[in-house]
Amino acid sequence: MKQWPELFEAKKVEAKKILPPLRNLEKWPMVKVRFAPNPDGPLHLGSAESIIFSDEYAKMYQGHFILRFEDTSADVKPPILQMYDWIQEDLAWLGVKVDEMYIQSERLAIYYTYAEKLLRMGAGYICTCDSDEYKKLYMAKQPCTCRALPPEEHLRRWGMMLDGSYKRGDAVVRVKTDITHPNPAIRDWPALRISTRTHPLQKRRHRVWPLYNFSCAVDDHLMGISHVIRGKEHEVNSTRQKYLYDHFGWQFPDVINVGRLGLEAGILSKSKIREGVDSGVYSGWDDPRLGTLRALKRRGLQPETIRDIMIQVGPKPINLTITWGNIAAVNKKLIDPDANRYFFVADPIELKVKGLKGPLQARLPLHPDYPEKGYREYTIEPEDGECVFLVQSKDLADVKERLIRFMGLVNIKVKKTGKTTEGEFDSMEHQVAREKGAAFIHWLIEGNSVDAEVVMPNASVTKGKAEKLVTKLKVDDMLQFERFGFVRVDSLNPLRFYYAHD
RNA sequence: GCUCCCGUGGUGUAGACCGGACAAGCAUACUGGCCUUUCGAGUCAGGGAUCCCGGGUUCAAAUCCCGGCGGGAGCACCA
Repeated sequence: MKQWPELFEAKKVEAKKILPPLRNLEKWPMVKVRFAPNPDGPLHLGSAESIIFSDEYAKMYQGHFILRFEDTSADVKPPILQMYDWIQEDLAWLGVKVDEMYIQSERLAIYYTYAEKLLRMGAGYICTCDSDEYKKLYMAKQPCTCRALPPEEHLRRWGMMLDGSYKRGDAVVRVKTDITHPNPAIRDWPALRISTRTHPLQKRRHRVWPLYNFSCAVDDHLMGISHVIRGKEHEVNSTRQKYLYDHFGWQFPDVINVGRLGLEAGILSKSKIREGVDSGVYSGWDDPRLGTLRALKRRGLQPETIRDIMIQVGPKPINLTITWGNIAAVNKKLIDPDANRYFFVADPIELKVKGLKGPLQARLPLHPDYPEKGYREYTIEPEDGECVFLVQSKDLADVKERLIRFMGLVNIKVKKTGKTTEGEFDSMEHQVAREKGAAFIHWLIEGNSVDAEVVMPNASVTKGKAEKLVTKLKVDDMLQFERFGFVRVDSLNPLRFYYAHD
């Protein structure tokens, strides 16, 4: 190693991955990216993908990250008031710097202006056909009769949409595209429609609402978005929006499609989560079974872990499934140096040990890799050579006559198991235990332990006893319960932890 | 049905656009050694892949072409 320091270095550095550079930078005054969620649920791991890429690029080019709430469909995806705040909290937790923020439902006047312009130009029209009838026509590549009507007529109809003459479903603004386009979804797509459901922010102030492709395209242009990073499922939307850009003569942003990110059998579907939360199947949006950022945070996942994983994956147009194992591995590396070690005895049983001599000293490092962090020290004073210990019932399940070692303390032979469990002093040295292949188990005594519970990934609760010392920790601290797993302090009173991973 | 994407060890993937040092990289899982105290951590080592199938191009194919099979996504008056 001394002779070849450079080899050693090379291995250490391990190539920190960075994102590929953006294209077409010269076409834009500055890099502007946006994240545009519907506030109908909190952020989840799937949303994190485009968020992290956008944020990384904004920082890389000293650009702007724009947060834009797309809350224009109260009928189908009703926004939840609380989510406007939660999403901002989630972004802050991820370490994202938001430079500009907009709420689409506050911008209807802008969309109206462009809708009128579109109609006046003859690039759009108001269709009053029955939607089923219309579908038959466009599937057959046939225009409907509304399409050929003069702009004056459409402006008249526009007024009727706004003043309430048309009812919901009676009329819709369409953008002229190519009625013979091979993909039916592209043909004269709808841009604005009538919606009368009360909006949580706007109440009943508006009755004509833009659809996604219209408001998104107008806003991307107005806000000067240079690069759009979005899920592959939006591919056809890019094609649709290009028609609108062409009508108005706007420059279309660079689109980077990223594949859908799945979490191993994890729950990332917003509608499913919402259903489960509403029905009480889940304890809330941060139920440990969910893939929401809030749930991951509660389980002790570090925001840096999410960022690292996304950068490793890179902005690629392929769908991929992240496994929990992978997430846990990255997180573990991150938290391990700071996670002190403690004992937690799950499902404890009493083990009476006989034949103990004198006071016993236990000196357990808070972190075996960093002795300078200090020790947990305990003195055990047997009465008449006897002392009762608390151990995990699971650890004694298959030991019968075998030797076990109480970590950092003593080796004992288990004599009786079952209703009353007893053991006998065997030896002191851990080498003896190692040689004889004894199980090393952790232990507690009544005097130095407190009741604690750990919420597991499947939302079940493991009850047990923990070292009293853990009551000195703070909420959000990460620690390792030896031979149990890494956990996060969720609450001190009652004493509760969330299980992160092994 | 139409459009698009993907098919590499148990699992998740890299490499494929620009064929050749790729008898295939990484992570995880697994197995074993080590660890003056975690056999659920850490550390080191190891086993494990005819690169979905068939054909073609080529001196040379995981990589290019054709066909097949398998999986996924999109196709709303949702975002």
